[in-house]
Amino acid sequence: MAIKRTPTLEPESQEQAYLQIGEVAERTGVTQRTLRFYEERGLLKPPSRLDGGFRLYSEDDVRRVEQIKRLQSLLGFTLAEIKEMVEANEVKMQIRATYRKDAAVSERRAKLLKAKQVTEGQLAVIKQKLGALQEMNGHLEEKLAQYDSWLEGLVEQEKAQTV
Amino acid sequence: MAIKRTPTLEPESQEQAYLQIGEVAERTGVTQRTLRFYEERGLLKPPSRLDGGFRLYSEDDVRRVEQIKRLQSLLGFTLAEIKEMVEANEVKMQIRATYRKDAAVSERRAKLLKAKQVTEGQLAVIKQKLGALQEMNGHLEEKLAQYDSWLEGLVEQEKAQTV
DNA sequence: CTTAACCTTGACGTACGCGTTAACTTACCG
DNA sequence: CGGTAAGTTAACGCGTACGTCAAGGTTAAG
Repeated sequence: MAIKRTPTLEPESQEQAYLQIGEVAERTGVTQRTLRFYEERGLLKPPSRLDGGFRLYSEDDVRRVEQIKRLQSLLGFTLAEIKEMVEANEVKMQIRATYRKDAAVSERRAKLLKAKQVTEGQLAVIKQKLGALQEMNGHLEEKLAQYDSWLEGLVEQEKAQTV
Repeated sequence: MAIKRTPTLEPESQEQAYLQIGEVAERTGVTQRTLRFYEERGLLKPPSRLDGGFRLYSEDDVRRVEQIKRLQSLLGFTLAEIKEMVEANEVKMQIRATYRKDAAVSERRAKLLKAKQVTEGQLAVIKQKLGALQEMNGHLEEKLAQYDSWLEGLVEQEKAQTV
């Protein structure tokens, strides 16, 4: 009986620890199906593959998956919206990589401007949600205070009854 | 040709302006289908009806629908979660109404405790989301600053090129 | 009484975000 | 070399949150 297959490859050179889909699924808490689905939808770039076809993910990919989960479950963004966001992030990376390359300056400026606009849009959405959440927070805390005072009142009544 | 039917009923006594489903849909921005769907799922209490069967909504119902929309689109809650919330709210109203009634004190306390627990759960969720949002807000503002500084850098390069 | 605007209850359709087999290949251990 | 754990694609299924007819009843105006 095979004990367990080695999840990390590259025995001696530890430049990058590549992970297979099962490991990524376990570490991120999503299923393998979800990872393949995200790839289909363009949320994850097609990962490198082992000769046999097995997917090999990087730590960056893991971080990306975690970000996707946060955006989705905590903030309620759709996968389409999240895709736009990660694409904007890609642009940023691209720019950072080719920043010193002597390409057309106007083109790089255009890309930067677009990335900036996308970010501004995201920021606007975030700020809106923040406002709504803070308002709700206030309301709920008021409610809690109400409940507590009512509960105290009931305790008083109970005392009066038993006496 | 009929011009338009009167949307509000009760010609002289203006105690409450009841609205038909079309009016509510228009004012809240949701479809009639959605309103009936919310009723089916228990998010809206079955409204009163006209003799013919037409639904008659109150202003309170309108406010509820708007709250549902906020919770859903801004915060990403599911209808099931929202249902719990509005039910907790119902309990609150109920308690407020029967507060002075000499019913079983222990029963009222149990209800209050349950409502309080639900509210605490909601608060926890809200605070988690608030934290995540604030973090994202910070990151995005950093990004924007980055973009701006990069753009300035590009302007410098452009000057150097043209000179 | 007619008619247009408005409403009713089904009932089927749809987009999203995956879950769940099925049928097969690949990788490692002994 | 064989067995088994892990991976692959393909395809159908499912719950949520409605959209979209279809077929008809109700209401108010003329």
